Amino acid sequence: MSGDHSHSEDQVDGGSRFNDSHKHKDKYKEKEHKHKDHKKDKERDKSKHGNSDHKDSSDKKHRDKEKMKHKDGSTDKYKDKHKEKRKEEKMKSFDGKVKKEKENGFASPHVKSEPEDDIYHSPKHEKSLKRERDDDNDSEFKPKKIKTEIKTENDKRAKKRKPDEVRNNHEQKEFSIFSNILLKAQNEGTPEEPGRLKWEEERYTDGSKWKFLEHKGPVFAPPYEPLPSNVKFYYDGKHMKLSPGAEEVATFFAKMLDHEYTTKDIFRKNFFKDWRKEMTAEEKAKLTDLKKCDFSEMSDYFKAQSEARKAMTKDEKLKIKAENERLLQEYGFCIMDNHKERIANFRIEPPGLFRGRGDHPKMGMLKRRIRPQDIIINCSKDSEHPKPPPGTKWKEVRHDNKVTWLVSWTENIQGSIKYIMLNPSSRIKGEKDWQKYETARRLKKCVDRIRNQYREDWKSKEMRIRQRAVALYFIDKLALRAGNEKEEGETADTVGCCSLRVEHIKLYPENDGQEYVVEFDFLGKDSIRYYNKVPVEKRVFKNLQLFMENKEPDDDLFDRLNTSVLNKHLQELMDGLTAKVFRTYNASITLQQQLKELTSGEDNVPAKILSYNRANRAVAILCNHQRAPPKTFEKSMQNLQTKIDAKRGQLSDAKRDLKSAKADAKIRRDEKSKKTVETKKKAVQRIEEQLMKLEVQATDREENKQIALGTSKLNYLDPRISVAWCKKWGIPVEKIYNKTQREKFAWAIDMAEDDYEF
DNA sequence: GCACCAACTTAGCACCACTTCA
DNA sequence: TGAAGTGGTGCTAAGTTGGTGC
Repeated sequence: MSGDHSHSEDQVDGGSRFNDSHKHKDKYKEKEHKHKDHKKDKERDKSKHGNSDHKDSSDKKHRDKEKMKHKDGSTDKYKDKHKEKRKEEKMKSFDGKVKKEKENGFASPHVKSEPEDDIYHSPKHEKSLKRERDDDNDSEFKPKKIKTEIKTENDKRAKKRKPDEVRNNHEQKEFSIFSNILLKAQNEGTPEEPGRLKWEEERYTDGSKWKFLEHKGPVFAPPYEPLPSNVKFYYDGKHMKLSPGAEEVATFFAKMLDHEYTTKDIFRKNFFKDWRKEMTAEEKAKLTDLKKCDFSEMSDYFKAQSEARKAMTKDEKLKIKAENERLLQEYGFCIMDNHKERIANFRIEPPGLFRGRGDHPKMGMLKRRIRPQDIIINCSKDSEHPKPPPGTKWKEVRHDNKVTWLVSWTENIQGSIKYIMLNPSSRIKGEKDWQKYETARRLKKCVDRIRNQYREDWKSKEMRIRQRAVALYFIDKLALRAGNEKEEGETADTVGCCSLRVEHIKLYPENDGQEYVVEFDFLGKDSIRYYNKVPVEKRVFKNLQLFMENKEPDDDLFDRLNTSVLNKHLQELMDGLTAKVFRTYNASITLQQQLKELTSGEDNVPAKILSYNRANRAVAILCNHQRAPPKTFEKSMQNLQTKIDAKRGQLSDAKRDLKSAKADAKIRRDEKSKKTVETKKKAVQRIEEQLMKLEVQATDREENKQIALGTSKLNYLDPRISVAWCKKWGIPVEKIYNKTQREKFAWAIDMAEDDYEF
């Protein structure tokens, strides 16, 4: 494949790829189970494929294969542990209860038992901030090492991160230009504090991200407001007054009552388990069955509140807006290296029920309230430190300038760290973004060499090298994600390239008139289904057959490969190269090619924008960026069609009028009738333009039904390509990027000329 | 070599404010 | 003017990457 390889050509089923993706998530699940249930059938299939493929393989090849299998040491070097785990799961599945869970599409969740007397007191105003429960006791995740000596830990952290890559002169110079542009853009947008405006154009070479950082800390979720006494909860048909703690958690469930989540067994089970932890002993004894709980009055109350909010007077709404603006001004900005920067998420996530995506084993668990004593503040020593709410303390205040975050805390569901960071429009984020695209541009220069290399590696004597080469081919050709290994039972069962299992692909020596077709069917990030049928090169096909030999459906396809091995290899091929860079590179290069192909100079502005959206769409399809069709989709399409029909009627009327005006003018031959003809002509033109706009809108909307353009636009497409395209064709950049996007890509808007090449 | 973890990017969904239209 | 529709935005889950320590 060369730089201009076309993905769309390779996608046999490209056109209909997304039509059924969402509604078929469940079907997919069913299918997965069928795979397991019909293992024997699959085995037969496999041997069938195997037979046909072995027709042309000699005994020598078989001997080579055997040799290859053992050359790199013992088998299943990398993935033994995970494989074993899956096997264990399989064994467990014979146990009735677990088996039932699996049938429901959930892997056996890893649930740790908790002390029953661990009661969570729901907070009430200031008092609420003092909880009896110890953090470390209520978490579901494994306890992490407790850091005691701040200074030592800071030193360690500083050591941990390598200084940013040293640039060559050209890059340093370009970076300087970049900084100036970003400064200019930011200074136009935000007024600087007098005396604070002091920009350093040079980047820190010691790995520091900043020298000065000052902020006001986070905004906490508002305290829980107990329900009014007329809003009642019923158990088994009888009214029951809940304790504040139990009531708060109950409201989380009530607020989600209309959502599909609350119908899912695992969600209900997790919720009920965590809810019970918040109950008093008396409540715990009484409330034993979620099915008997009636949250409907609570649910109605919240719906009424929501309606009331909508029905507020203009003044009331303005008041709220002003208060939000005040909070934004106070907490939404920081000073980083004496420059005022917007903070992305200055509000702490409120408590609620965890909404994992796909078949997440932890969905429904209680996300606990974050308090000041959970919060780590990061700022510079010489700054004015943020103050915790009265009567509280921060967990820690640290001064680590090797990181970019301002605030962090550990969440209780997965035990992962959450951060408050800067807005994408900030210098620090913009610079990182720019670097990302520069790395992708460097890949462009050496991608042919890398492709030749992995093609050579398909013939390697070593299994691990062949696997690496085939995986890389998929990452490059199909823009698959790297695919880290995941802990089973902790998250939804999703995969990427390196973690693909045998059950995720099917091989067809011949399919729909094409040779060597691979069918992919798996759940990727966010449990979005990836379905694609792709013809591949013969060697890839043969290798896949080899990788699948003697394996169970739930065995790893690439058992000698993981992301770490792959990225190490990529690093050797190009400095800074990782699997992710291929996605950025292929997305950006595809946009550039598609724009060249689709844009016609003769088109008017709406037609050109349609071309842009189509190019954007090609990338979104490549990256498998899907969305659920909007709930109002069918209706809004219908409305649009009605408008189009009406406009068509209007057009034929106008044309008829024009015709008769022309005939009239022919007879009369006076100035007045000539003018009438001109007016009618203009009317026809105007209506034609309006009709065209509507038709373009309808096409665009229809094509976008299940495809999300925003993700690729924001994360994968070098904005300079879009800016250059706008400049070249005289399209206002506002037509392509909204305000937020223009702020994020301010650097590109100023930097790119109409001749920019990715 | 591997598990673990921190730090960051990428991702889709839900809601709300703004716009459009009858 | 109010209802309907939609794009923008915030939210937060879910990835990737790379360093550390055993």
